Amino acid sequence: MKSKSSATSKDLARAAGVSQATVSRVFRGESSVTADTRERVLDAARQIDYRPNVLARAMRTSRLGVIGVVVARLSNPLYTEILCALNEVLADKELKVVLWDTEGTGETAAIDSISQSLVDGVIFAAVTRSSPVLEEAIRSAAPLVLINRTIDDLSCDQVSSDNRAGGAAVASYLLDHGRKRIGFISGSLEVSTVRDREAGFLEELERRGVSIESSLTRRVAFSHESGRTAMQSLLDLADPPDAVFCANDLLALGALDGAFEAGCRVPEDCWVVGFDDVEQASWSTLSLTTVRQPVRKIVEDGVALLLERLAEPELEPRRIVHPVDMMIRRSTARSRRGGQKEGNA
Amino acid sequence: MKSKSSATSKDLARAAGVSQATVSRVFRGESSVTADTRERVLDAARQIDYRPNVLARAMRTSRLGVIGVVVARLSNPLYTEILCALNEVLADKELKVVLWDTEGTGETAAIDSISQSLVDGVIFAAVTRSSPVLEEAIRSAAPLVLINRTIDDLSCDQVSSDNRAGGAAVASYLLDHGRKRIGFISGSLEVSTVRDREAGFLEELERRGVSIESSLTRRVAFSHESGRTAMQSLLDLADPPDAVFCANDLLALGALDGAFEAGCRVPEDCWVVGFDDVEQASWSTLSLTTVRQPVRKIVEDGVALLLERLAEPELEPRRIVHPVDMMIRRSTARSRRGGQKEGNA
DNA sequence: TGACGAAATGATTACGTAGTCATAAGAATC
DNA sequence: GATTCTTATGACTACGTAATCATTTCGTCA
Repeated sequence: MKSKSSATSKDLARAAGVSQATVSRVFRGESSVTADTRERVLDAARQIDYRPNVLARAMRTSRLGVIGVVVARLSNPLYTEILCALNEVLADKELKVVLWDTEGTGETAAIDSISQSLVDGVIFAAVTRSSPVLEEAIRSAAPLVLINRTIDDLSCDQVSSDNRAGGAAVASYLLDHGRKRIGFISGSLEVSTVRDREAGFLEELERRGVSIESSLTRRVAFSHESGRTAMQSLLDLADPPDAVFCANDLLALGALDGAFEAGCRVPEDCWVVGFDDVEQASWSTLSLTTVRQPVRKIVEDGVALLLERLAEPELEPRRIVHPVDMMIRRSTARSRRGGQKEGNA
Repeated sequence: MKSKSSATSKDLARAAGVSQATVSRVFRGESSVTADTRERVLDAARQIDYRPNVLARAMRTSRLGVIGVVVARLSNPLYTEILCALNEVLADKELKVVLWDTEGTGETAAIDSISQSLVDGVIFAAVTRSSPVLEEAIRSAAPLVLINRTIDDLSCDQVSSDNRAGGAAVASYLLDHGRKRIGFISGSLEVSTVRDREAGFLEELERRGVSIESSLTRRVAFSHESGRTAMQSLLDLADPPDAVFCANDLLALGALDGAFEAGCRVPEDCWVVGFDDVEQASWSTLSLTTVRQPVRKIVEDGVALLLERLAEPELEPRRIVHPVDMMIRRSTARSRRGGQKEGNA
């Protein structure tokens, strides 16, 4: 049964026999306080259960201890994993996380919240294009970091994987294993990851003298369902593909469903490759060959960059690109029922 | 190129030729302002790009426009879906969402944030037990709502599904279809949903004169991996089960993996039933029979209760229980390759 | 021993808003 | 036309902290 309204720094000052200023100094960890008085203040604080009022502090300092995160729809498990990693990374940093998605007006809401000091900074995991909102935010020195998706001509901290190399790796893997008719299920070109993966994939094919038929290409929205129907439409062709590369795992897992429903066996009749290595891809019932992104590292770097920028706003923008790894699984291996096989390439 | 520090109500007052108090009145939507002056203030506000400072407002009103959510690990897709629904429901209410998980010290952090007025209220989607923290929070009239998991002897708003009836429905479904040796993969009894599902399941079995062998029961942590290994240990038995009920879909999807790796065909050799109807359960490659919870409705009700309580703190605590639906899919149907069958029972 | 400088502390103000109280202007009553 | 009542508005203060400036204390050196 504590007091209804919590104690203020003034109360504590009275209780400890010091001034409010000193109380403030103690709780900001300023050095110019005697060990003796510091002790006295902290003792008294414990007694009357004082804790600094976060809102009042935020009004003075514009730091609320909250970090905003903008993701796409959470139905893409990649964003769940990003969020999960973010929670872990921020756990012992006394930072809270507010969440927006790009469905509504996540970007704008995030920028607004920065200018209102409702969040100390924002991590964008799913920017779509160089929007005016973002550019203005950058100009006003708002602390924000782009992870996963990037924007080339935007001058701010960005962390991503080497999507281009990943796309190229998939292309050579498929060609190395004798795939002839390669299909491609991709997403909106507004999205940088799609552009990069696609560019790397097509470049590598071209380099090796292979071109992809436009009839084997589908450009769809990011969802399990659209991956499913795109796959079915590819399999409906008179001359269907013997391998399909999907721009991410969400689409690829949908494609597995589409193949299954069409009676097409994976990998015997057609190979399927995804990108991201979300958790479900490793489930042995699905066992999807895919390109692994080091999500945890990306998030760690993103947070680190953001915190550095909060401490030092004038830093030069930095870019970090992480290498990726192919995870070979059953969706591209010679059939071996119930078997399990994983490895890097 | 806006001004670096945004305009204050005082600036606006000067610009509009009124007092700061009047500006405040306009932006709080108070009625005692002439249409004329209101117009003048709003016009001037548009000109100098004034917007109320949320932090300063929060310091006076203790309302920051933020709602906290406590979930379990996001690796359980149910919580992803809850979060997703929550985002949609709150989208046009000008409310932000901060996120905690129960891994760290989510509960405590959430309560702290309430007492600091950092959040207006909290929705607990994954309370574990009647913790002292919660009880004290309730006593101090903190606005909070329990959804999904509940606590019987805690006097606060709670929204859940009829987990007991769901468990019973699974039991009679399995018995009705001639299952003889029924296995059971369950979770911690600290969790109300587990307790209720288990109680309903066992009661119905008992009512029909069937008892479950303790050798066919596993109590494990909530993860795909533990579902997988639990399933394998059941299938390793000399006399393995012909059906396994899992306390949630996360475990059940893991069990599918375990069966697959053990060379056990589902449903030919063994049926598998889950609970929650997460999105993956409906993927045709997995096609898991399960009990559907009306997640969207639960979230809607939870938000509604919370908002009502914010407006009217002295309301009597209310409880809402939603009915559930069985979704019959391939994991319990007579084999029919590539087929699809869904329906209610 | 007196003066000087560094370190520690106190007094005071600012942050931007909401809400209280006082006052001015207008309408209504007689 | 004077009085009362209502409505609209302004002046002022509180919220709890951070930060600036002023003051005290104490050790040190000449």
